[in-house]
Amino acid sequence: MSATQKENSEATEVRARILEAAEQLFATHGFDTVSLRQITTKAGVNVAAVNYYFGSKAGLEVEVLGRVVRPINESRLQMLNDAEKEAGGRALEVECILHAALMPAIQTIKESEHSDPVVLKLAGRCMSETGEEMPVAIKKLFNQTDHRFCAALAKALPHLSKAEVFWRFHFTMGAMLYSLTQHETLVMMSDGEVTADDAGKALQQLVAFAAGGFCAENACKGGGQ
Amino acid sequence: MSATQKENSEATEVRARILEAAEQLFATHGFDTVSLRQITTKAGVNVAAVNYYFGSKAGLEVEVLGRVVRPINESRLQMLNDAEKEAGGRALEVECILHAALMPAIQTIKESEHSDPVVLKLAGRCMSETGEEMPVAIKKLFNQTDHRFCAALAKALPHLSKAEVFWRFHFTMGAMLYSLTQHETLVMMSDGEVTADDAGKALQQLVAFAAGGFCAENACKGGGQ
DNA sequence: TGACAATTAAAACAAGTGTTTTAAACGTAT
DNA sequence: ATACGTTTAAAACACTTGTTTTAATTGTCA
Repeated sequence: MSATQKENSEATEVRARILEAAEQLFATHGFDTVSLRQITTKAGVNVAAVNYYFGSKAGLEVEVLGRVVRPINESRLQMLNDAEKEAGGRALEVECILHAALMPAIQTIKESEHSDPVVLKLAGRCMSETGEEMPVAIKKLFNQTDHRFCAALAKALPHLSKAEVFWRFHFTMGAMLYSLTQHETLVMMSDGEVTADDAGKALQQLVAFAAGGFCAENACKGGGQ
Repeated sequence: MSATQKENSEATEVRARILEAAEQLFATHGFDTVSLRQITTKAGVNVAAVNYYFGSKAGLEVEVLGRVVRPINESRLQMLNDAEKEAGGRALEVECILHAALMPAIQTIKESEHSDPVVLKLAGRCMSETGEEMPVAIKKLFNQTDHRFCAALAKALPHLSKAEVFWRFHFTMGAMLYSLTQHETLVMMSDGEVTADDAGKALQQLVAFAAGGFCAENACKGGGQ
């Protein structure tokens, strides 16, 4: 009604509104597909505001991406550090490491359940995008985190070669990202055995699956030829 | 040189050239990113030829997608059928089922090794695209195949609930697609432990990992809370 | 050779892209 | 109230997108 004046108590500032709208649109439709007009229309601001606050569309993408990914990775590292501190010098249990690696991302979905289940799809999409269009800053953020987890896993599973640890951690990340971004595919495939609101169960299911995969014998056995 | 006339013995027809160029570009850069001009320039044909032969860009996408995905899924189903026929009525080994599910896709990469390792990225990307832009025809193609494999796995692992089988198969698909599309990420992450030409080892690594995951105990145990 | 269909080529189409420019409105401190 | 820097708004920017139109070319059969 009183649109002539802006109340700065309730009405979020333009910058924040752009970030929120962009986050939701990017998550559901991808970076390239969403246009600045879609974002600014949803946010109720002018098109030029994006370039004013973020320099370019790419700048907005990096900001949106970082806002979602950074706290998740920080949380993952902290959980791992805490567990290692508590264990003294001893190797951690595999399931404990995997829990730290997987929980923060999946938990974020559960927390944003009341709103759209949209937030985390972004983080998933962030790693499934093609190499060139992924900001380098974000990629390195994942890279150093991955190294820490692989080191912990190699310590817990000394009979595995380093290459095998990397392989299996890579598989685990793939399973996680796929279950984050493609949950509807699972719901549709399972014909009611898995429902849409079962996303919260993904964590325990995934930890159990990945732990089994890591504790399997060396790869030479099964494959033949 | 003698570009005035076309030799129809060596020079592939326009339609085929478009398909080939589109396949490579789609695989490396994604569907939305690649423009018709890029495709037709690479193919050395006129822009209008795409709409002439395929009706629209979407029509071209479906054709390219089907050409890659269909033979792979046929091969997967045939391997599963052959194995079940050989086993009579008995349940198959888990590793055998997984081998049938994973081999055709990964093998396609090895076969196209002399050319670009590009072909199969398409199939991977095909399932990691967002729901709405994925052709329904292709999705159903995967869906019925998935059902067959989940049924075989449920028979081999009767102590698992149906939901658990779906979950774990979903994880396996995620691991496969991620290793198909993001092999460079693994190479970079592993710092030389896994090299770029190790893509062929993915099959045995993946079968071993997924088999371990499927044979793990029920999910209730590990997750806590 | 002449006629008819299939194919290719060039050009224009309307619509949408990210970005920039220009000017107006705003809040704040002098 | 005046002036100043910040923020918003509208319009135009040059460019690319997928698609269509129109015309020229090709191949084939009568």
